[in-house]
Amino acid sequence: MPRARRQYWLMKSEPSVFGIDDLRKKKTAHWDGVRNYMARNYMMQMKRGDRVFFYHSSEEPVGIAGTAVVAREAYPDHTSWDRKSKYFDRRSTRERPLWFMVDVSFESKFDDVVPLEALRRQRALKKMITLRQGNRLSVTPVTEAEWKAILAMAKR
DNA sequence: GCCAACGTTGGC
DNA sequence: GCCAACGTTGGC
Repeated sequence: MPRARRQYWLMKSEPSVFGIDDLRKKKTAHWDGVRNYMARNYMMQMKRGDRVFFYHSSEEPVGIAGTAVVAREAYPDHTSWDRKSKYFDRRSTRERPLWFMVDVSFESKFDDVVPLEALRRQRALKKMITLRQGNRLSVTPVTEAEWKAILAMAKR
């Protein structure tokens, strides 16, 4: 079956917890701890080979730090049934998992983080989901046009 | 550290 | 099924 058209995404993480440098070191990592239904549903749409912007939240400089590639499509997030994990959720079981994660592989780190404020100034990104007021979703789709516009802003 | 904006929970 | 209260996210 022919591959669906490539999709693009943005995933947020606090760099002090897990940042682009951590991903570069590990090469591939599972993206655990997503506990929001909309974000989960987006992850479940991800296909191997989809491209991902790695966004650093909460700490300066806030913005897009690099890119990653989806390496493994959605599978159960085991932290949801680990009682010791802060992501434990007793509604999720091995038989009926509630939460899912994907694996992503490091692709690139930008020379400088493309800052949020620069993203906001870009006309081409006016409609970008993650820039909408009050948006807190940690996983959002990105259009091809947005993907290209941001890559053009990044020094690599 | 503050707080606006949001998603979720739970009482009714 | 409504909606107030609560907890969390994340920019500042």
